[in-house]
Amino acid sequence: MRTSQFPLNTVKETPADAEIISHQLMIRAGLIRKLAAGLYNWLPLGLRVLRRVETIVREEMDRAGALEVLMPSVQPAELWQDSGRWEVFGPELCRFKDRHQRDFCLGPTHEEIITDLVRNEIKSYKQVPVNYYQIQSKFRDEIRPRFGVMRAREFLMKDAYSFHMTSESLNETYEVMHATYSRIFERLGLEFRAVLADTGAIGGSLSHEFHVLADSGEDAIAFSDSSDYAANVEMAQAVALSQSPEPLSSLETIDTPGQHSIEDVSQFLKVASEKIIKTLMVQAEGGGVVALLLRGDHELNPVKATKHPLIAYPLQFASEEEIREASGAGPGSIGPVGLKIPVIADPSAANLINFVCGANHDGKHLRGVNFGRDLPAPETFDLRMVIAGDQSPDGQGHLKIARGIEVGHIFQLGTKYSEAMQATVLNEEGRNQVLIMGCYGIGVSRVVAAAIEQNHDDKGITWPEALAPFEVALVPINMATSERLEALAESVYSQLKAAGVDVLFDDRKARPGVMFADMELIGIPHRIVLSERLLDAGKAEYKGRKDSEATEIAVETIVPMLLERLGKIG
RNA sequence: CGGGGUAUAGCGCAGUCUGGUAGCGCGUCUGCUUUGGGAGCAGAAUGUCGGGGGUUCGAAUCCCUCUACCCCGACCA
Repeated sequence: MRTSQFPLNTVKETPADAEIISHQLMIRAGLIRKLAAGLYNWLPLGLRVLRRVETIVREEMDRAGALEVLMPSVQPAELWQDSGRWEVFGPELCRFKDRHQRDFCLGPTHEEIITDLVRNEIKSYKQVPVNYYQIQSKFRDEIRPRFGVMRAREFLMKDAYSFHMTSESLNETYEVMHATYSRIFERLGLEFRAVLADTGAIGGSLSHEFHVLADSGEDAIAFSDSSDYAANVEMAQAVALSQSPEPLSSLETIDTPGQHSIEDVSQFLKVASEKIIKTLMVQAEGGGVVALLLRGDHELNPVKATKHPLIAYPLQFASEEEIREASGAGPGSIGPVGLKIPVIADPSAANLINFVCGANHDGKHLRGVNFGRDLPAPETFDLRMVIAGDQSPDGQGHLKIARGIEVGHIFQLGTKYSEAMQATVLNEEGRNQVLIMGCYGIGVSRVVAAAIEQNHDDKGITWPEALAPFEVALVPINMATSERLEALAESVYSQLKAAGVDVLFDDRKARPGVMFADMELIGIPHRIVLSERLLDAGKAEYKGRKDSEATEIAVETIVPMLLERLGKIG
């Protein structure tokens, strides 16, 4: 491709509304343009990258035995009513009526459609397991789209749905998808982690998320420094910390006027926050409040907490009045001693000896408190966020916390949709049996943004080779004034093309600085510079996008050198 | 949906307080010069000042109203 025929649409200035680096660079490099909030046009350069992701995803899905289908974006309400999600799904589901006043929606996901397709097409156990996938636009009317295509309203997703007679068969396909996703992100050249995940609103039993590691990621993930344990922090199991034994001291009440936060109390009493118990009151399931105990240096994990049957979902903190009613004191002075409401303790808090807590009396705390002596031993339940340095739940090593961008998610769905929509087949006994489902998503357009978050420098994008819109930038300097330079550039260009190399030939009459800046901004991995000066010595110049220095190479070696670097020899 | 903010040329912004009829930088176009890191000189094009209504001799500027967009909170690939 020649730049004279492939306008680059690069911009120098950073757009005012782009917050994160990938969004800024996608606009500046001319990959996308905004149409409206959360809606983007993909320019030719951006589409080349998007297609590369798609191609790898498609190749690996095909290799894994999945079958590609294509389902519509516009979906009839009846199917959503069938599954029950027409009522359950919030305003994120974009609904509308057609000219006959029939209800439709724009598909945010395709469980209903695929389940309908399968219940009509698959009649016998002999036809399963099957795994159907598509690469298709989804629409979710996000409350607040942001970060460019990272959280767009319309986005490209690869979604797959598998159907099984047995949970063993589902497990098998789930493992294959897990491995396939790992291959996909490896081939894309991204640093990623597969983590245990919460199944959330989609439902089901087992679930993993695939995260591209990047500091700007919206999710926090915990992983062991010496095993392959990894989980979303929402899910990561906290190992109970024990306290080294010490003789029990006596219980005393101390005046702590105006000391409310853990930090205040810790400084005021000169006691480490690890030896203070933090008491939180939250709404109980079915009314009333429950007290939750955490060590002072630990934080409540709402996702874990609401799994306890006594705790209302979604988590809601008690009001100040409710706290006073239950304890007789304000929020900064409450503690578990003498409470008449249910008390649930995080195991690390339950292990404390001689701890400090609020006295249920404004302006007073208790010191030297011990479970079993001063109050009954509480029920324990994993309530806290893991923190860096915690022991890994598998017993191997310690946890590290990193930020990640969720680019893939796989679920074992079970029979949630197949049951509701009666997707059954005849089994070997000739009886109807409800199919068991799995589903597997990759945010194809989000992968592009995530890749940039992980691969950029101060000059622009530094694509992994698998994603780059072009493999090689061919940059002749002042070609218009030199016939022999033009002849060389044309010859190198046609040789590379003939060898199947995706080369962008910068044949603009631009100054060198402009060409360099553009090629670096759009992130082409390999650059060849040709100039009169170099040509006098029979040389050209090579620079990898991530190299700090350029190297001179003999003109005759340009093509073979590139073919070798690109792995296209032989 | 709640809270905060913005809307002026393709992009980034000033001008609004104090009303007098539109400006800067970048980009774009033309010509000449220049050519190894986003060039120089000369010239040119481009605006329903987000929409509607009002006040006024006169509105980007003041008032009312609508809309769009951005940022902060709960979801998700």
